[in-house]
Amino acid sequence: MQKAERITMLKEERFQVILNQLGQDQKVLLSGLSDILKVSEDTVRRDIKELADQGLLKSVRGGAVPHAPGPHNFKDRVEYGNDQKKVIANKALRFLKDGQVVIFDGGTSAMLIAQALPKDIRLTVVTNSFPIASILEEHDKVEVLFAGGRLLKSSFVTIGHETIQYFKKFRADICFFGICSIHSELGVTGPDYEESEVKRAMVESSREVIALSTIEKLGTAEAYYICPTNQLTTIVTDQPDDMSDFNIYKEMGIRMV
Amino acid sequence: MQKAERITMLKEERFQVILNQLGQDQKVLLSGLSDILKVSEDTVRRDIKELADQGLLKSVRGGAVPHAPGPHNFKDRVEYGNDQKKVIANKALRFLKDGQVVIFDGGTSAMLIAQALPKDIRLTVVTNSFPIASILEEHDKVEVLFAGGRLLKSSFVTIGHETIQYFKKFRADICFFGICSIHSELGVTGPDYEESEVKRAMVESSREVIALSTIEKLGTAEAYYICPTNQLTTIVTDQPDDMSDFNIYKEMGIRMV
DNA sequence: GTATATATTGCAATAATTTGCAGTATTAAA
DNA sequence: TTTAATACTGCAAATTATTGCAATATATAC
Repeated sequence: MQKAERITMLKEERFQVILNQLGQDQKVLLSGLSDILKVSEDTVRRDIKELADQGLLKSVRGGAVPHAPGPHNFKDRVEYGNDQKKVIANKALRFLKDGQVVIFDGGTSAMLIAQALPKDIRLTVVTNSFPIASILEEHDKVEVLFAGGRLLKSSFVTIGHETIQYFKKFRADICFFGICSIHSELGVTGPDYEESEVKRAMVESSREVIALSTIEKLGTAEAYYICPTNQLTTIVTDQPDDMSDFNIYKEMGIRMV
Repeated sequence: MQKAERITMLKEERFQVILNQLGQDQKVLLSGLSDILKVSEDTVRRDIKELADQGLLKSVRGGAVPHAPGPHNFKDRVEYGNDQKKVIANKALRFLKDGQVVIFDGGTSAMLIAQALPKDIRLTVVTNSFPIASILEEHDKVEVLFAGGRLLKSSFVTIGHETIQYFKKFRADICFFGICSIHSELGVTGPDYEESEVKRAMVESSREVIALSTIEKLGTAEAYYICPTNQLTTIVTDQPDDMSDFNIYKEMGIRMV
């Protein structure tokens, strides 16, 4: 510690820088951050560990990678791609019918669907997302079944073994699935291990699986496997459904919207 | 305090300056504020602590950063100002130690305890209450395990078989127990069937059971049985502990506070 | 008005946290 | 296996936080 310098940077500022950097590059290196922040690599390592404990990123050897898709501050994420996602959410709505049992995952796309739900629809909703449960408070005819588990404070969803077990008990009509990577051969994949595990359980408990995706996520893959692509029954995107890329999926019996 | 100078700056003025500065720079330093406000760093620190208690900012080492509220609003629904209950909540706090596993029930009393928790306490909290989970968002060292089940929208707690099963898996150190009726012979009872079932599971999973009660609930009973009175280890009330009524319970080995 | 209680503030001593560094263990790659 | 990089551990120095206390200011009662 150099008394002479007195560069006063709060730990929280470093956190902010790290998360920003991470949102921008999808990865950060200890060496790079140490350089930018003018602190030792040890300190960066400790910072990353702390952020990882909060579930805001994932610590890996030599640096860190994002824990959740897209931007990493929840508040930002809600607004991110809002219009685009709203379009998708409204398209997805038409698949819902009165009396169905529906699983919502914890992503922001599913939140937008929940927000777009008519106030008087009658549903049973199974979810692991606090925000979604909160949104559904005003829907008198919607029964909410909430999956228990360890609370991930960054996104306010529950994860872990308990959560998975909870979903496995159901046989839902529809599962709405936040934006993941979809690849015709590699299947549906996600960037986070635990979340992907939960999503797999959701898929396996649903008769119909509707994946919400943006065009740039189609044909890409990430680290953690969720399910084979042909387990999806519908893919909802914001693009017109006459694109050539879609044929691969259509041939697998998946409806494109 | 300099008598010669007589610069009388009210505490509220300092608060205003601090908050302005914070809004402008997204951070404030103790050193900087001490300089601007012409008061010692200790005073600034105390000011920041007070503002943090009001939730207007977040106190961090060396200064403060803006308070970032999450995407949920359960916290706001907490009814403030029940002084009687606040007194009880503060009395109950002293039983908590770092590292313990604690069960909180869904009542408002337990909520007040959660609110009174020091921000840096290290705990594992098991609960079925959304508001409590929400309150604990800011407690970085508190791990929240949430019990799944059917969501009761009126009070935002989960209930039912699943919830009970979840609690049964734990062996907690302490269970905090909202205000129920306590009768020396009829036991602890509650007004709602399902909630009482859940509470019974909570009690059975805890080594120590601390019941919060007001004096008028002692010696009364309600429709649904929860547990025998002697299963309680402590009863916390807002009354001085020398009342004759207390002896009945003391003789059962229950500590009265 | 005075006197007493209450709250605020600064100061000093002590406790806790943060940070960098050095040494050691562990991991990944050649 | 060997080698280089990364991670972990303990420790010391610097910084910050907490606590008790005394001095002063403010409020309240008399």
